[in-house]
Amino acid sequence: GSKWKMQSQEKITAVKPVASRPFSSFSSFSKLLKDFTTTGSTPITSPGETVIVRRPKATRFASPPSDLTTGITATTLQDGGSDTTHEQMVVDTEQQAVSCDDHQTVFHNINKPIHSARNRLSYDGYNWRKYGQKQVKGSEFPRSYYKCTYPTCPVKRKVETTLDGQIAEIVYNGEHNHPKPHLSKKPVSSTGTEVVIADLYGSNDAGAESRLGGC
DNA sequence: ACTTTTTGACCGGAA
DNA sequence: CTTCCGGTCAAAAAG
Repeated sequence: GSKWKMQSQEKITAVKPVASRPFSSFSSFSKLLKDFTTTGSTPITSPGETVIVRRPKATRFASPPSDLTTGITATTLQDGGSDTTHEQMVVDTEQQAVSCDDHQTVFHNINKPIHSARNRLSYDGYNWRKYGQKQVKGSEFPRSYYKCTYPTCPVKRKVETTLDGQIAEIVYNGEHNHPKPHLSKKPVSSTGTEVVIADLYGSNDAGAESRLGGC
């Protein structure tokens, strides 16, 4: 794990309870179930200590192995579509970038590249790490939160995707202070001669977002 | 052994 | 004050 908590000053959370779970030895749910049937013993033993667990951290049960994989959940889609008359706000098919003054860039209806990288969602040259997912009231689609994995890079982005994987909306926040990482695995290395590329990008500082008269 | 994803709890601002 | 809600944290799981 990394320590991305730099932006937020250490607060006072000197002690995050984060108590380890008493029974953290089972590897999977199925195994536990099997073990339970065979042995039937009760490994759960209360230590008796007065450890207050504020974050119980619900156990992540393994999802159903092979269930509704091809069923596609059927009824989840809206049936009548009569209620919730909020306008669909369908802009043109082309992607629209709306940049506002606050280092935010919003993309609507991004077309997913045909040859998807599969590894990272909507690959744009940077590496992103997902750190959250919520469901906002406005839309029924879940919103995912990503952060740039480059050290000290404050850029984050929010992505809303439909059930089909189509990207409904992307919101970038901040700007990268580092060049795009190279896609290749090991081009680096060579003896001596260190090539510093950062200078080329560091000189702009105020040139990246000065124009964009819109908004 | 490592990095990334998953996911409920936690936080803070707004109502 | 409480409640609501969007954003973030971090343990566990997954790759």
